[in-house]
Amino acid sequence: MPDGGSRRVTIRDVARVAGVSHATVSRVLNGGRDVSVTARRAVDRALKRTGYTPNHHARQLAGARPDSVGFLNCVDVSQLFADTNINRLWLGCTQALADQGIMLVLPVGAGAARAVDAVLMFSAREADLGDSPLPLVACGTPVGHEGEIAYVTSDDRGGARQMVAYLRESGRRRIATVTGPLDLPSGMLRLAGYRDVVGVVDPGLVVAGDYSYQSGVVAAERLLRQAPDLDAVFVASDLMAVGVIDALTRAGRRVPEDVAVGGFDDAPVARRTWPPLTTVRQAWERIPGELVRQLWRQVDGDGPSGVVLPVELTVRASA
Amino acid sequence: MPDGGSRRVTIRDVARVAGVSHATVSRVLNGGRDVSVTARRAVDRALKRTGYTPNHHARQLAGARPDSVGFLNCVDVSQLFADTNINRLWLGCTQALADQGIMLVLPVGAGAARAVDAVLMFSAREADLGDSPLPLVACGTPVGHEGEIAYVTSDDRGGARQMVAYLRESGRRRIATVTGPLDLPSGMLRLAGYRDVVGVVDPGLVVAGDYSYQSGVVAAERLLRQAPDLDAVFVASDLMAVGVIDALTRAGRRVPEDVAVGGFDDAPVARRTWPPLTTVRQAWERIPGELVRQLWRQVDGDGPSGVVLPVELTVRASA
DNA sequence: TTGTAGGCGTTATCAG
DNA sequence: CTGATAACGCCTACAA
Repeated sequence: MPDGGSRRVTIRDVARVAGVSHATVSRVLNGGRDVSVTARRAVDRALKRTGYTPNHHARQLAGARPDSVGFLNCVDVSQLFADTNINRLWLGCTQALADQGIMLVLPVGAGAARAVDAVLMFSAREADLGDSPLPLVACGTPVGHEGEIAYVTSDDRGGARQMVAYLRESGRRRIATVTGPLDLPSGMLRLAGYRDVVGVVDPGLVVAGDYSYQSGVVAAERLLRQAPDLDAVFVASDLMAVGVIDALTRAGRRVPEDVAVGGFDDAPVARRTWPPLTTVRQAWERIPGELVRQLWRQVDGDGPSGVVLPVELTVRASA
Repeated sequence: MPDGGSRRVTIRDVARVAGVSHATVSRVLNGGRDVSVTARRAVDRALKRTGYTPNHHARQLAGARPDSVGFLNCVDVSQLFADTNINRLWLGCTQALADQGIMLVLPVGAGAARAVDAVLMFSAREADLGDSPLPLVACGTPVGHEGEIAYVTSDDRGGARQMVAYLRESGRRRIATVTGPLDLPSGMLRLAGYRDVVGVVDPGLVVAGDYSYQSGVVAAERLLRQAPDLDAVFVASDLMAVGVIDALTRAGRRVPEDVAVGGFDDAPVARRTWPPLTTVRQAWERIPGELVRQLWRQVDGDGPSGVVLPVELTVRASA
C-alpha cells in the first residue's frame, strides 16, 4: 500500500474542521490580526486536532518573508569551527537571527545556497560574486561589485594604513608585510593600505600568505632571506602573525626589539602570544547585527548598500 | 527607486524568448526527454540569454524530487567537527548525496529542519521523534517508533553482547560497564546487550556516561570506588574508553592484565591508545549509503523500514 | 513533439 | 471581521 492515503494536512483541511475559510486560518497563522476571538479559538482547536504543519515551500512561493537564511562560507565549510573569525561571525549571526525566529542554515556543496530564502556570504572571491536571485549580503568588500551587492565590511584598507603608519611613527624604516590571499578582498585591501603609507614598495618586503599559521611561518622565513635587514612586519591576520613571531624568534630576532610585528583581526590568540600582539581590532560584535540589518533592507527592496565598520588599532607589546 | 522593475525571470519568460511554450522549457530543464533538437537548442539559447534561475520553492511545491536534504544532529551542531563519529557520517553523507547532485544542509536552531526537502536525523532522543511531514530517516534505532520511522543503525545490542561475551570468555568475572546517555537509543541498547550476557547485574558495576572522554574518566573513578574488584569494563564508546584507560592506569591498574577494557565504535583514536583498544567496529563506510537509499525509499512512498548493519568485534590489546 | 489546463499550499487583495 | 479569488513559479497529465 504505497502512500497509504495519508495526504498532508493543508490549511484548507484546517479551515474545514474549524468551519471557516482558509483565508481566516491563514490570518490566525500569521499574527492573528483582524480575527474574532471566536474564529481564532475555533481555528486553534482545529490546528491542534489536525496536527497541521505549514509547508515552507508554498509559504515562500506565496511571498512570505524569508525564514531561513544560508551562511555561505565560500572558502571551506570545515573552517566553520576551526577559524575563530568565521566561528565568531557564525555564532553572532545565529544569535541575531534566532532573535527573530529565523534559522541559519549551512549549505554545502555545489549549487549550495539554493534551498534557502536569503544568503549571508563570507570569504567571497570575485568569482563567487554574480547576481544571486536571492536577497544577499556579503561580509567583506565585494571588490568590483560595490553598488550591485550589499555588504558589510571592516575598514580593511584604513586599518592596514593605521597599523603601518604606527610602525613608521615608531621609527621603523624597513617595514615588510605578509599579505592574505590576494584573491580575497580583505587580502588585497590590507595590502593596498600597506602601499598607501609605504609609497613605493620594495618587492622583497612583500610575501603572500593564506591566513594560516603555517603560511606565517613560511613567509617570515622567506622574508628573513629576502630582506634580512627588516625591522617590522605588518601581517594581514593574527593567526599568521603568530607564525611570524615564532619563526622570527626561532631565527634569533627579538620581538619587538629587533623586529616589530603588527597583526590584523584581534583574534583571541592575539592576547595569548608572547609578546602579546599589537593588532587591528575588527568590530566583531557589530558585524552580525549589521549583516542582518542589511539583509532585511535587501528583502524590503531597498537597493544594495554597503556599510564600512571602523576598526581600532590595539597596541600591545609586539609593536 | 525601490525594486527597480527587475522582476525575476521565470520559465515563461524563457519560453517567450525561445518561441515555445513554457511546458517545453520545463521539459528541457528536466532531462530534455521528448524534445526536438531544434526546440532544445532554442531553449538553451534563451536560457543563457535570460540568465534564468529556477525557483526552488516553486519547483518543490510542484512536486519535484527533493534536492536538498538536512543533516539534523539533535544533540549539538558544534559536535559536527569535534565528534569523529558524526564527522565521518557527515562526510559520507555529503559524498553520497553529492554524487546525485543533491546538497546537504546543516540546519540549526529552533524549527530547524523546515527549510529542506528531506531529513537525515542523528542522535535522536525519544522526544525528537514524532512524525515529520518530510521524508525522514533516522540514524540509530528509533526506539518505540520502529515501523513508523525509517532507520539505519548498527547492531548496538548485538555488538555489546559480542564484546561482553568475549570478555567473559577471556575469563573475566567482574565485568563492569560505562554506559552512554540512557536517553539515546545507542546508550540503552548497548546497556541492554551487556545485560543480555551478564544476566542479573550488580548495580555497583554500572555507571552512566555521556560518550565524552571526561565522563569516561569520572565513571572509571567511580567504578573503582564502588567495585574495586572489577576485572573488566565494557565502555559504550571509544572516546570514553580512552578516559577509562587513563583513569585506570593512573589508579595503578594495568590494562589489560588487571582490567580488560572494551570500547565501541572503532573511532580513529582506538588505534592510538596504549594499549590499542579492543572495540566493536561499526560499518561506517556503509551507513551513509544505506541512509540515502532509505531516504529515497521514503520519497518514493515505500513505507518506512529499518536496516540493521552488522558490527564486528575488533580485538586489539586492551582486552 | 508540442501546447493547454489544472494543481501544488500559501499569502494577499478585495469586496461584502 | 470574513470569504471569494487571484497570484506565486513550476510540473505534468492530457489532448492535439
